[in-house]
Amino acid sequence: MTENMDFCEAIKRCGLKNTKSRSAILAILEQCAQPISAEQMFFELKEKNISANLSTVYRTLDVLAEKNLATKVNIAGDNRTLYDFNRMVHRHYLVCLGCNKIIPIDSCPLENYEKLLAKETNFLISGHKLDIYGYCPECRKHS
Amino acid sequence: MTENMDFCEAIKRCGLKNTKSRSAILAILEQCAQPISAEQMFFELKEKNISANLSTVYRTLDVLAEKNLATKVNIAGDNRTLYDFNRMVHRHYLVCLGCNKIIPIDSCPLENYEKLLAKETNFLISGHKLDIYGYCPECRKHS
DNA sequence: TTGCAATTGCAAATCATTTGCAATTGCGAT
DNA sequence: ATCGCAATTGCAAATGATTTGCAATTGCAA
Repeated sequence: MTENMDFCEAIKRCGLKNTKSRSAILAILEQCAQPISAEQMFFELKEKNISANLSTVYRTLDVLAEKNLATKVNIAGDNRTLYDFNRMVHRHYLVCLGCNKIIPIDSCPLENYEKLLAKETNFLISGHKLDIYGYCPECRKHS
Repeated sequence: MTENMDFCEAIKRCGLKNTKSRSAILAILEQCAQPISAEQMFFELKEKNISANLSTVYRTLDVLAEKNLATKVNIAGDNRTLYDFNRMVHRHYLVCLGCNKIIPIDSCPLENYEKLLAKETNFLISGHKLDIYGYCPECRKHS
């Protein structure tokens, strides 16, 4: 509870009530090295003895995403939705096809391209989604 | 049947048996301006009086994707899988958030970036997925 | 034409996610 | 502090997309 103080603040600031599971979920998200699924979150909570119903976990992750405290991530070949703490940086993911590790990438190579495409197509571009797939150094060794 | 001759060929060439629904599905895919879902395909077939069971449609689209005659497409905010005829070009999609139109883009701005990223991360990069979101000219007018 | 593996249809199962509803809880106003 | 009420939760059941088991059918090589 004490270490979740800033998360309570963030939660309240966007008009949500602060509950034990909400601030815990946000704290867990923040500490995760990579995006996690609702079910993984459910087990993380259980381990911390702050367990919440799976529906609640879904509802919480959804509302956090809606309020831009979290982001939804969809990886090809995985039909689940993953959730990531929103660090307010435009972010892409490098996904290892061997061990399924997901590495966030902060740099984005597409800023100029978006402008070009907007001019070409007359679309109002609001964003893009880029994921890069491959094999990480460790997985390359084992094959 | 006659116009599907090339599709029969393509199907057999990859070790699959040619069936009425398979070549019809491949022909429909080829004629579609944009990726479609299994269910949409199911209705397309019904209209052509070549109806196949929905399971068969799923199985067929999957096997076509596996043999690289089709590609799977996942668009953010749509939990379904869409399927696109594989024109053997590296392709991205421009998605209109207003009318959900999906426009394929053949040019790719990422070739150099992939090489750079490979060097930086020591990943073996096998590909990427890029979709761009925005509002098309028509939808811009109405808002 | 025959034989058999590949394909299909059907119904039931599965998996992730959502929803209705009654019980509980956070928190602003008293 | 506590009251009141809307927001949140738990639970069980519904949903929607997709998959699967199995028996019947079909394509195609021999």
